[in-house]
Amino acid sequence: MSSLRKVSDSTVRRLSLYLRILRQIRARGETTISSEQLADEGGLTSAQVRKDLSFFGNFGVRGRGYDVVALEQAVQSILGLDRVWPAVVVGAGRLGSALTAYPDFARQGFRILALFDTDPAKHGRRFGDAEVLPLSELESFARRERVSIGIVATPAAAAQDVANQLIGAGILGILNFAPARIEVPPHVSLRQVNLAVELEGLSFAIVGAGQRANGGTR
Amino acid sequence: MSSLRKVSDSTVRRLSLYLRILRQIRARGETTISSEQLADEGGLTSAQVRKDLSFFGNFGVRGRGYDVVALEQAVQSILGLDRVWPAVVVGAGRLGSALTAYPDFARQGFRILALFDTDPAKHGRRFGDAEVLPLSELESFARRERVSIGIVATPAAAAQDVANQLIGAGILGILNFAPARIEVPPHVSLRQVNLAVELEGLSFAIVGAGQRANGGTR
DNA sequence: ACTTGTGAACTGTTTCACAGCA
DNA sequence: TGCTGTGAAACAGTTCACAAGT
Repeated sequence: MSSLRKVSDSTVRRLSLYLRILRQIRARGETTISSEQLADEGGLTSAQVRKDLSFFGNFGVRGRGYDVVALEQAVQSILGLDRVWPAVVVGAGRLGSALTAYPDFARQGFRILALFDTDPAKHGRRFGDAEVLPLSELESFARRERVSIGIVATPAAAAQDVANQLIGAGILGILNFAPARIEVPPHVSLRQVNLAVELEGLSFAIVGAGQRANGGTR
Repeated sequence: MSSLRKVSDSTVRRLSLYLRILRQIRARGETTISSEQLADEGGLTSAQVRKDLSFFGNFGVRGRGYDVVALEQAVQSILGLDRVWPAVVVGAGRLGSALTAYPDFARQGFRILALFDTDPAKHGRRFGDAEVLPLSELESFARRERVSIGIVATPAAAAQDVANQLIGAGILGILNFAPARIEVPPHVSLRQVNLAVELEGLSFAIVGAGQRANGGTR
């Protein structure tokens, strides 16, 4: 079964991609798919697909390919999406409320139970099923509701403090959108997302592409 | 000067990180920083920092370190952040409007001129300086205003079509938040951001951490 | 005949360790 | 002496190519 050989971050990201593709394929009514087709849909190579999947088991049949439904199930389970993840969003600004309503989250079993914010003007507002509560209630709420995942969408200055409260409440993982590095103990999983980094990467690529087009050095 | 040796994506992402750290350091009034300090602040190694910077020039002084202001300037320029980037957001849903108002974007010179949406109920709404316009005006607006960057925050099904319109209008780069792969010609830079992938990566990490804690197979 | 699963080769990235310079 | 810049070594990730299974 699922061995714990270290799996690279890139492999995990591609698993998410495979899952999305498999769902589309299934919606089209296809029952079988080859690594070649899966690769084409995702803009990868077939060897990459086979290698990624082989970390977790032998899902294919030689000469035939992969069963779409079975592989979808398997990937879903590998990613831990075969369960409900109780989550909270901290920071009920534009980003926090957008994330709360992000349809793909609910679809994957991430259930956002509440938002938290310091601003009293926001308390009581609802986004979907979730209500905005005072930040002071974060820790007791998270503990009581056995929240597994905290999504941090606060200003940078508040991020570490919020993370500490989440950790104190026994959270298992944090998805941090605040543009600040936060420290967590080893038993807590952390993922940083920085939207500015993405845009800056794009700007770098554009500048580089311009230089290439004009005949830059090399 | 800036040679065009291929620089890895990870290096570019770290440059964004260095820039953020340098600004903090400058705000604290420090004038000089070593690769060691920079590494500590960013959770990296000093060799990594030096290697990254050495792709672009010799910014440091042996025995002394880097001048904070000069290095900040240099990194800013490498990333193409020493100019204004006219941008548009397509899709005026929660995510699109959150991105429009995202303070770090404006701070880096990304100027969002307008949003576009098919929904007539949204036309005329304003987010900051930007107004929501009909999607049908996207191409002419982008061409007329010489828009460089398009931020796509539409449903997956609309993403490629929107991208084509942006490309037709002479855009240079696309930041795609729609959970769909889009194709662009080689002269257009593309960056995909998929928020579900990030959460799924977190869920994978939590499941893996749990197995480790219970003594799963090595 | 077809397509997986996987060692081996290759390519890219990070870390090491030290020469060179202020 | 202190710290950068950088080849060389180590490590990680990807691609190749083919044996094995249906």
